Order: sequence, then structure tokens, then C-alpha cells
Amino acid sequence: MYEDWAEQFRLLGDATRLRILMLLHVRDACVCELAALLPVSQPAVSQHLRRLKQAGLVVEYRQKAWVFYRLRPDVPEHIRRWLTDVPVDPGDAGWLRDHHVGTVCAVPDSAGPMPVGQTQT
Amino acid sequence: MYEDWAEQFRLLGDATRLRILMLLHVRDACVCELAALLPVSQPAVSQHLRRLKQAGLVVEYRQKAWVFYRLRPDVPEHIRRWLTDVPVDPGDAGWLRDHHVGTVCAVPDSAGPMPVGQTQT
DNA sequence: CCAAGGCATAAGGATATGCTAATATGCTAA
DNA sequence: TTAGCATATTAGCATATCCTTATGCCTTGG
Repeated sequence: MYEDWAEQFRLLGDATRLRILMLLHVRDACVCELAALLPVSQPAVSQHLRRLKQAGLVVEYRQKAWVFYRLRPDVPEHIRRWLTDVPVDPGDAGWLRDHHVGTVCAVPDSAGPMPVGQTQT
Repeated sequence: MYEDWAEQFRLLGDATRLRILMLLHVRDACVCELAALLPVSQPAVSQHLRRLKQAGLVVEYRQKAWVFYRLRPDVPEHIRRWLTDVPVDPGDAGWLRDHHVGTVCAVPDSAGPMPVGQTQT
């Protein structure tokens, strides 16, 4: 059924949503970071993330006060290829490098995502 | 700019339009054939074809009384890859095999597309 | 030239989509 | 427990999208 495939293309067919995916391709990020970087409101970000989660492209995990999102490691092969064709915005990549949650969202102490096998700096 | 990429994904993000692309991937077809096969009106087919033409994915050429469309041979590499990931509907492929313009559209005499290096049967 | 059919375009309507503002919910830290 | 912030959800709105009907244009064959 072409409708299923069309829906997958449609999922990537929005600039904001596609940008979020590319950002998460660089590194995990929490909602407040994305909302700070993107030119849309926090609810808009949440809604996009919900769609991406329901489509099985991202997963969420809590870290301190924030909810981080990451690209699912087992994203369908073809979708991963499609995303690989899209170049990452250097500005976005730089922003992610130069900021961390504590800087952007102003909360308790400072902490970044440390989900799997990483040692705290 | 992600908007340009999103627009390309959006172009494939409609079941009817995607189906047309997959049909043209099998062989060239004229508007009346597509309108006969697809569950939408002839103007709807025309409008989809116009979008595909404007996006540079297809070209048209006249043959007798009909306007045939074909996939552009120089479609952007990445889009060709994306389309390759989508399986062709066997039913559609069969329909294209079992029908030709004269059968479907009922016009003067019989004739199929004979665009490049082919000899008339 | 005329008639007939293929095709394109225009107009209108129904639905989908993406956003914001307002609000609810949930954690965290004290 | 309570205050404060992060996030999710809801409602409403503006726009985009896709369809149909109506219509005009063009080509073909007589």
C-alpha cells in the first residue's frame, strides 16, 4: 500500500520536523533545548516529537528535570538512508556543540545527557 | 535550508502521486491511462503530473492524440534512491503490461508509446 | 471547417496540517 | 508539602492540500 510509504515521506516533509531529526542526528537533546533553538513554541516542538515517537523514529528518556529525545538506533534502514542524504546544518551542529542543557534551560545544577556508556566529565 | 528538502519529501508524501511515480517507473504512460487506473478524476491526475513536472521529476511528450509522461532520466540521484526503496505494486505493473493506450482510451487506431529506439509492431 | 476526445486550468469545498495561547501534569529541590 | 520549571495536552485558527465539477484549449480524423 502506497499510503504507508507516502506517510513516511510526509513525516519528513516538514522543515521543522526534519530539522529536529537532523539535530538529534548530531546528539540527543531535550525539549527545552530544541524549543530554544527553533523558531517555534515549546508545544510545537512537543507535538513534532510526539509524532516522531509514534512513528518509531525517536525515543525519550528522563534526565534530571528534562526529557531527552534520541534517534532510535533501530530506525528502519531506508529512513536512515533518506536522512543521510540530507546535509546537517553547520549552524545547528555548532549550536549543539556550544550549548548544553544547563546553559540553555537554566535549572538546578549543570548536567548533560549521559545515557549509555559514558563517564561524567 | 531544510525547507527545500522537506518539500522534496512532501512531493512523495501523497499516495496517489507516489503511485503515479511508481507506475512511470515501470513504463511511460499517458494521462488517460493513469486516469483509468487510478481512483481519482482526470483533472486530479493532471494536477499531480504538473507538480511532478515542475519539480523536474517527469517530462511530457505528445504521441498521436495523447500526452505521455516519463520519468526524467536525470532525476536527482537521491530521489531516485528514495523511489528505489518503494516496492512497485505487482497489480499496477500487471495492469500496465496487460493494457495499452488503444485499449484503455478508445481513440482512432491503436498505438502505444514509441519514444526512443523502438520499431513499430 | 467540423466534431470528438484528450488534456489543462479554474473555482470551490472538505480535510489535513502546523502553529499559538491557555492549561494541565509531572519532577525536582528545598 | 510546596514552589518552580519542564513538558504534555487541548482548543482554536490560518493555511495548505487534494479532490471534484465546470469549462476552455488543442489535436486528430473526416
